[in-house]
This record gives sequence, C-alpha cells and structure tokens, in this order.
Amino acid sequence: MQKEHSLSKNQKIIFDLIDKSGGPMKAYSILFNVQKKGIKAPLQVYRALDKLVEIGKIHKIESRNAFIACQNSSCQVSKATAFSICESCENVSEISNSKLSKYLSNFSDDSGMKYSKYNLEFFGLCKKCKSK
Amino acid sequence: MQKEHSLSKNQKIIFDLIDKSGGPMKAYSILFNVQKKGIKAPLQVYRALDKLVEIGKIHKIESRNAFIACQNSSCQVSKATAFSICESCENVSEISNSKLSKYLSNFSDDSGMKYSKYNLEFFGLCKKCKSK
DNA sequence: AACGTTATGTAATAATATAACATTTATAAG
DNA sequence: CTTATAAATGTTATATTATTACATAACGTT
Repeated sequence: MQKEHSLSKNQKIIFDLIDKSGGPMKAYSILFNVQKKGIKAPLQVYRALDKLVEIGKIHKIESRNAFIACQNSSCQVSKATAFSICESCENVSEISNSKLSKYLSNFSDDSGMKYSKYNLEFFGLCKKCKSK
Repeated sequence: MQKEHSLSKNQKIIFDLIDKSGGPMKAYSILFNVQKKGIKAPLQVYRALDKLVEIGKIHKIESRNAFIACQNSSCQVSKATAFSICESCENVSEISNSKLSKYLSNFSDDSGMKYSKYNLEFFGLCKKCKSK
C-alpha cells in the first residue's frame, strides 16, 4: 500500500501535468504550462518538483534534466530508479525489473561504502527508431 | 591497448587539470582554472569536455553536472559507466567491477530495446563520513 | 596546393536552478 | 480554540550550466 501524501495545491497541479503528459517534462516547459493556473515563477515549480521527487511521485532523469511520473505504484521514494532512454526519439520509460533492482540494491564493492540509493540510465534505440 | 587520441591543445590543458584534481570538476571551475592558459570562454571548455567524454578520457557525473577523469585505463568510450558518490563529502569514484559491468551490459528487458550504453550512479556515505 | 575535417576564438544568449526574504496555510499540541 | 511549529506559497533577483551563431585557423589527406 502506498502511503498517501496529500499533495498541496501547486504540487498537485504540477504532478497532474507531468503524469498526464506520459513522458518526461522539463522544468521550464512545466512552468509555461501552469502559468494559466497561477504558478508564475521557476522557484514555485522547482519547489514542487523537489517535494514530488522526495516522496517518490516523480523521478528526475538526470541526463536530460527532466522529470517523469513514477510508473511504479509501489515506489515510495526515489531511491532505486532505472530508466531506458531512446537516444533518437527521447522516449523514456521506467524499468521495473525485480532482478535488476535486487541486484543493484544489494550491490557492494570493496570501498566499504554502503549504498542507500542508486540511479541507472540505459541508452539505446527504441523499437520504433531502430526500424527506421 | 588503448587507442591514442592525440589531444589538441585545449583538450590537453583541460584533461590534465581534471586528471590532476583527482575528483570531479565543474565546467565553470575548470574555466576559472584555465583562464591563465588562454582559455577564456565557456564554449572552449564545453567543446573540449564534449570531445574528452566522446573518446572516454573523462566521464560526466550527471547528477552533479561535473566531469571526472576516467580511472579505468581500458575505457575507450563512455558507454558503460558506474560511480559511487558520497552524499556528504561529494567524493566520487568510478566503480570497476567486471561482474557489475557484465550484468549491465547484457541486461535486457521485454521492451525490445537493445541498450548500447548505460550510466549508473550509487549514492551513500563514504567510510569517512559514515564514522562522523 | 586544394580539399575536407577538426579545432579554435569570440560575443551573445538560452536553459537550468537557487538565494533571500516576506507571507500564508496546514498541522498538531496544549 | 488558540498558540506554536512546520510546510507551502509568492516574488524578485541572481547564480549556474550550456548552446547558437558566425568567423578564422590548424591539421591531414590526396
């Protein structure tokens, strides 16, 4: 069961927009899209994004400076994320693969470091783009 | 054997700086440090960085917008990278773990996508910071 | 030398993100 | 219900990261 974080007004507006878009969105594109709803400044967007990332409703695609709604209903915090990114059409999808996530969550090396979080981005050509 | 890309003047200046620093460096910090050598504009730095990334001499730490010299002499292109990042002191090191890289290079899911590249960033507290 | 490619120089600007400060709203403890 | 506290908002300015556009120079081949 996912913990309910009742979102604030701005958080809800911004989450709904990203979620409905179905793909990654950039901060200033979000800003442009929510100006009619009264959100006028970058900081208002970034604050909502920070919170949404913190509670796991969205994830940041670091290589693209973009944000995508979490596809995984069991995901409560953005602490173990994996994405596949098409380098041609820039389609992004979240990878839910329990073997992969187990492997990475349990990964340790000889550095003596205990990892509490990871982010993995795979790149390639998606089916559509490959066949072009 | 690593292929020799003879670096150009700017590429060499910038690679040497990053390499000697021993850690990740940000573009504008690089710029500041090489101004005495005649590199005056951001674009000169970014162009050299792009090339160095392309040929695998450095990697970009996406979550930090920073660049680090490749620690792995066999690394020719930046197509399979993994890093450990301390969230307290921001120390970064490249992970060379053949099991991990094999696992990720061969990873495939049911999306029909063939991955040609990946980047993985692990986060946590390093030994030093953990014991504080 | 002529050609194509790679690298450089320079100015301007675009895109991404945060600092600082004031105010309001939500939550929970008494 | 009221007070205290934390969380969220509003607003302006600014910092940081990265690219566009255009001109010139150096390098490697044939």
